[in-house]
Amino acid sequence: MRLKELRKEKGISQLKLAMDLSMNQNTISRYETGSHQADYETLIKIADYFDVSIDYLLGRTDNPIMNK
Amino acid sequence: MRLKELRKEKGISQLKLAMDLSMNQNTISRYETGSHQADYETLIKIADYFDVSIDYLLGRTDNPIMNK
DNA sequence: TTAAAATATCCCAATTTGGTATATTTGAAA
DNA sequence: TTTCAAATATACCAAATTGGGATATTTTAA
Repeated sequence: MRLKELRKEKGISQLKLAMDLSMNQNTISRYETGSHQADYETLIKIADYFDVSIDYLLGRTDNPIMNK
Repeated sequence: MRLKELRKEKGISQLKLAMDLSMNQNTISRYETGSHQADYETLIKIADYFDVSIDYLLGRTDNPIMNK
């Protein structure tokens, strides 16, 4: 997850992000450290929040040709 | 997950897909019915297999403007 | 119809998750 | 450079989720 990177770009704390997404700060931390994985719903919430694709969020950038 | 749809388009069974991805047929079934969620690694394996974005796979198509 | 193929579900142990609380780290002001 | 508050990470743990084997159910083609 490129979460930490995105969050830093936006210049916000884990706590602010957590509040904006109605989650806990430690949950954000866990996603950033990679110890836990967000479920799909949360994944989409995060992607929406940062206006990025889930592929980008998950670090799947090396895919030049994609059907859909 | 648009898994069932993609699989049907390709005209293969759950069992074949499962074998190709080194998984169990019932696991595929569960993803298709939505009772279980694939972890990120599996998600990427599936997207790679069908050559689609994860956003598409997860049904996130209504996103006209995306940064990344 | 019936038999095989395909798909879904039951049971259940193991893994994963997220909350609370707390520890650790970071950074900025004094 | 210390100090203190903000920021981040983690330990503990109960609850939820996961996936495997086995089996039930549904679909399909002959």
